[in-house]
Amino acid sequence: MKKKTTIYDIAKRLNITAATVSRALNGNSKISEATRKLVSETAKEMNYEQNKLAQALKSGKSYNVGVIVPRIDSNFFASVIRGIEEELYPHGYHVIICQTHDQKTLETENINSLLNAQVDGVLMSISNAQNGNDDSFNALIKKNVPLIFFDRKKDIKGISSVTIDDFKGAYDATKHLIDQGYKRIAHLSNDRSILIFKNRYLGYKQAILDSGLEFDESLVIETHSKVLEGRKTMKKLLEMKHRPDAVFSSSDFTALGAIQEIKESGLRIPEDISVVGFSNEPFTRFMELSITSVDQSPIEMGKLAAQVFLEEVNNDKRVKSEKQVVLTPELIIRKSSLRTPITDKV
Amino acid sequence: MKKKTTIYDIAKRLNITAATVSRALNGNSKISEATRKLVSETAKEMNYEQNKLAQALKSGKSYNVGVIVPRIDSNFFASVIRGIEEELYPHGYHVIICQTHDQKTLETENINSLLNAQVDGVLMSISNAQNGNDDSFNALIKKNVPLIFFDRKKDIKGISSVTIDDFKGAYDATKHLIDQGYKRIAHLSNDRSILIFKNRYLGYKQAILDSGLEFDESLVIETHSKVLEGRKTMKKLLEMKHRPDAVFSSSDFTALGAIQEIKESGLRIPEDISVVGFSNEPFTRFMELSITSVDQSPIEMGKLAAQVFLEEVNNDKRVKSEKQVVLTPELIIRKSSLRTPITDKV
DNA sequence: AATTTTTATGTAATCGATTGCAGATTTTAT
DNA sequence: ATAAAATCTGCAATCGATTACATAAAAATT
Repeated sequence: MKKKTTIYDIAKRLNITAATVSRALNGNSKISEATRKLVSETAKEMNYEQNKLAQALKSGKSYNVGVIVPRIDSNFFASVIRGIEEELYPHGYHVIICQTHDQKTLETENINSLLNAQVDGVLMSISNAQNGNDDSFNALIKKNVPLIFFDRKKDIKGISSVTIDDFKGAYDATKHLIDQGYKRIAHLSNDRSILIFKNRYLGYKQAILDSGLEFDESLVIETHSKVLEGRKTMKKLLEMKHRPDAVFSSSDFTALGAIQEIKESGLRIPEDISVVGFSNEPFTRFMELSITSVDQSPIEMGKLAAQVFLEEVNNDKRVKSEKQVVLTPELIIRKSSLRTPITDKV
Repeated sequence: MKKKTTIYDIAKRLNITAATVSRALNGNSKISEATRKLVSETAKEMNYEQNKLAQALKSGKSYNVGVIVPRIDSNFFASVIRGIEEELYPHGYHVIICQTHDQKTLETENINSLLNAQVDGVLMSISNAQNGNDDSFNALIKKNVPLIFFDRKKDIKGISSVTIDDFKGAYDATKHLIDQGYKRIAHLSNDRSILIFKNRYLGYKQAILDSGLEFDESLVIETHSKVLEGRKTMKKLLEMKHRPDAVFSSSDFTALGAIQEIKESGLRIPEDISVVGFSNEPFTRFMELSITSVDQSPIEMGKLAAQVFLEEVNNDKRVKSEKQVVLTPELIIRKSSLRTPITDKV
């Protein structure tokens, strides 16, 4: 491996000091235009490249940020990450992506690894199954490493977050079903200790109450965001004495499972039962029977989270303020819930 | 931010030198059992954590590796990355993920950024649209930064790779279609300057030639791995005077598009036309009409790529050997290509 | 012309951990 | 008891870049 040229090499060549080279290269202090030019030309000539590690050690900044998500193979998270990258790259930051696979232990491990890797901040969406133990978050907070939640947040004093208005998303989706004439609307929920799922549940409930329909708690089932879980849960619902005629799912994946189960049972969608999902995953659009879903503008969410991070990291750490950004979701109506057939825009 | 404790702090407390502390902590040289114990206890007590940046500077290793993929929101790449992570984490490495979105410029930028971030190696799947310009790869090679290709590789002397036998995957898939009695099998190809697509094409062609069927080049169309592209291309095929009765697609996404187009045209799958994809993306299994596809064991691929990296990075750089690992693909037969209906295992 | 101000550069410490060499201490051998 | 060997620990340089402070040189001021 050819040795890299350092500022000392440049200094020696020009018979000046490394300090001067450093200053010239950073354009900072008062360096004569002549030497500045000379240095930068020589630097280019010698193929100089700044050693980020040395700089990181000196400045205490690694220019790495950690991003922790439950998983990356969902379009939603992949898109949020993309948004984060787009916003952070121009500022010289790199993104280290970690997956929790919804396991608290992995989440904790990830945080420790990132801390260990000297990241300048952590942007994350918490995993399910929070056991009330906030030790790992506290580790971040204690070290004063900026922490920003996106989508799946935890209410911690002083911690900023970027989320969507899940209540409204759920409310709109449910309202849409009611407007279509459905009367017995079930809800495939998820771990409601996670705020987003709690809010989706509350939005759903409120829409039903507001419409004058009867709210039936037995139509709410908690499950996991997996296709097969959706099937299983739907099966239970179909076996009820008085089965639902519509389903609002807090996840597109469970919605998909529900649809499979419904079709298998011989019922028609949306004539007999209607289904609405959440997240607007690409497959909801591509299915032959396209699925109505709630869009969460993930790229935007990522960008905003990144912006909040940049603000915090560049803050003169006088006042530490907490920022809560809330995006507005958009209901995308497709075949799976539309009784009056219209030309479906794919 | 509370200042972190360093080995100097520990040294001061114990009235010894930082050197001793360092050695004691690293368990390495000859340090008396007594001090070793004392040091590690004090370290724990003082909440000592090694500063990775300093270590990185000293050792010249960052313990970061870059992973470059066209995109992360496909199950295939996400899974490869997961395999890489699983293999690398236990060795203290972190993974920096970059996406090229199949743009050569982004690919080059990513490589430079990673180089700049002092990564210890780069594992990558090249983007489409290679313009024959290998400058960015050469930059890596010149700096002696280990480079390992997975899946989409480029033949460069001395560079290791982990791929699957795309020829065989395509051959098996096509053979399966022939065995099912299809006679006019089209192929949705992709940029054939990329080896995997070239090999899939060749496997397809060979299977047809071996079977004695006529090989018709007009049934091969080059497109992009996107659902909508699949639709467009399928449309063209269906408009042919003598339309195909089966399609082997080099991508699950184009296969999906093709299926949509076929259904819209009123033809039945697999009775009238059959479709086979490539990659075994989860949706191929979840579709109501499940799609036959070729599994590439992505997690395994990721692990192997990581292992090759570890070997190279730990190599005493005497002999630089090139390693070509080739995995065997597996054809997963589902409804979209099975004329004799059987119970489909979902 | 002498003094002050400005400008440009050098000196040396610093970030935190590692390591070759040397010196000190203990153990073993003669 | 003395020399030789083995064991442990300290000294100081090193990785590469940054920066407060000092100083030299040039420009401006009186």
